[in-house]
Amino acid sequence: MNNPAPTFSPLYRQIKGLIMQSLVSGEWRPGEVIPSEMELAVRYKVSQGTVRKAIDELSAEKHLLRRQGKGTFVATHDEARAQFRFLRLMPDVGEQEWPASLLLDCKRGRASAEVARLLELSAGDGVVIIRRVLSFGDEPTVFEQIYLPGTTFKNLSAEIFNEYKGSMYKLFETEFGTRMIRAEEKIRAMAADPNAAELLRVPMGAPLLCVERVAFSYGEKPVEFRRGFYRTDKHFYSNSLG
Amino acid sequence: MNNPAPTFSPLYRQIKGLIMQSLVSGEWRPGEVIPSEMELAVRYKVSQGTVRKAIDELSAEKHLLRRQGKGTFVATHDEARAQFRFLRLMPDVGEQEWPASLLLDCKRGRASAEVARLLELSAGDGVVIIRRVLSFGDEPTVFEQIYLPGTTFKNLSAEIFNEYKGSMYKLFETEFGTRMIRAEEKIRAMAADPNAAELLRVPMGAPLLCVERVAFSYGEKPVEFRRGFYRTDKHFYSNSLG
DNA sequence: AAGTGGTCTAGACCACTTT
DNA sequence: AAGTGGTCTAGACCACTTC
Repeated sequence: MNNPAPTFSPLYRQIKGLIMQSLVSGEWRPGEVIPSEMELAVRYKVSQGTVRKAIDELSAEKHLLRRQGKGTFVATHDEARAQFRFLRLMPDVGEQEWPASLLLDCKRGRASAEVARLLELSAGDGVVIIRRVLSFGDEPTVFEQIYLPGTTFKNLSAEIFNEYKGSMYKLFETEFGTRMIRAEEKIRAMAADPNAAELLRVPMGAPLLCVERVAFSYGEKPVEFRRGFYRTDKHFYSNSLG
Repeated sequence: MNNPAPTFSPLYRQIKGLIMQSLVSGEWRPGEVIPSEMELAVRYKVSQGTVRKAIDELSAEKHLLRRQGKGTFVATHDEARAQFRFLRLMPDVGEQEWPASLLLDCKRGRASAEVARLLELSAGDGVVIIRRVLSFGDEPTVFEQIYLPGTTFKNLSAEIFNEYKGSMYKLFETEFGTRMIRAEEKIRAMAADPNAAELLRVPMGAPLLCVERVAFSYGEKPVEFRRGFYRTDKHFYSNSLG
């Protein structure tokens, strides 16, 4: 019950680690129910309250989702609230909406020094490069270039991409078993280059928001780098400081 | 002990509310210790575990700060980690540093329709308008204009401002009893106007980050609106999506 | 009715800080 | 040694969902 921890940390954190392992290993997959608190208490030989505290933290970190009376579920990018967790662009007027995506191309290439560093690869390793434009209504608003590790996304192709309906991270989750957990963004103001200007239908040199994002999966593993250029004449990037 | 709630919410949330009240009323001021869990349990006639859960939430929301062996303290803008909670500008290379502030002016005026709406005032109500430039080393990097409700910040003057060393929100907290809790930001890319261009030493039309912030105190009360223009040639706005 | 998570209690012991 | 928060347990009952 109260055996001295191998790593010196409270029991509920060790349980949290064990549950996390089962998430990473895929024993319980996104959207599925995990065993009840009582079952887990028996399995790990601790009290229900200790399992509870472990699940409390995992649920606060959005790895799990509790539903009273039904059970505890593995988080998914399905849920409505997850949809907009990684899309922070809001219209100046009106409700937030999901943009239409126009795929420009999806090809294989080699990682530049910068991309290799950000994705923790070696320079020259294979990567998938996606370029697309996101539009709200008729307005092209975001142009972005996405870099993915070639090994993880072996079979990704323009076809898969175009056939899939739903968010990109949902596709990564269901088709490639890679779940995005969190992301870091660097935001700058930049002048539109000829390419971005044409795609976004703005004059060359027009100010655009440049958003660079590195997304991480379990264990702080970087699995995506994207650089996007946002028009901000009818939208803004929304952020909460808490 | 288990009396049916007047408002239907769990006991620990009611306790949380009572503690919150004492924070807002100033019974316990920023930086001070609050009574121990046992004392609060007696005071509210509940078990220590219930008080604990209330404090857990308040501590997660950064209203309180627990220190094992010492007690539970009211959060302050003092702590090092609080310093950078509202300043998201990071240098491209090197460590994050605190900028020097140059006050341009600090005068009284009337709220425009926009400012009145954001601060929940009536158009024409008195406001304090502060303009300043923040610099890293020799580089002017941020130009911002800050609007504060005149009634709350009655005696704020350029003198007070210049004499105070420390963060602006710390000044608001200690001198005006107004503690910032959270803020909402809208971020856009904009071309520098002549005024900003001169102050930030960039060409007119250069792309700048425009950051509009409304900051809230207890009870979702808006107490500050600021519009800042950031140079992002040597810095970037850092954000975590979680 | 049975099973799930949610709340509440009471008591024990641990770890850290101060006296 | 005494006081604080931190962990763990065991048991009771509530609220929601499903059968």
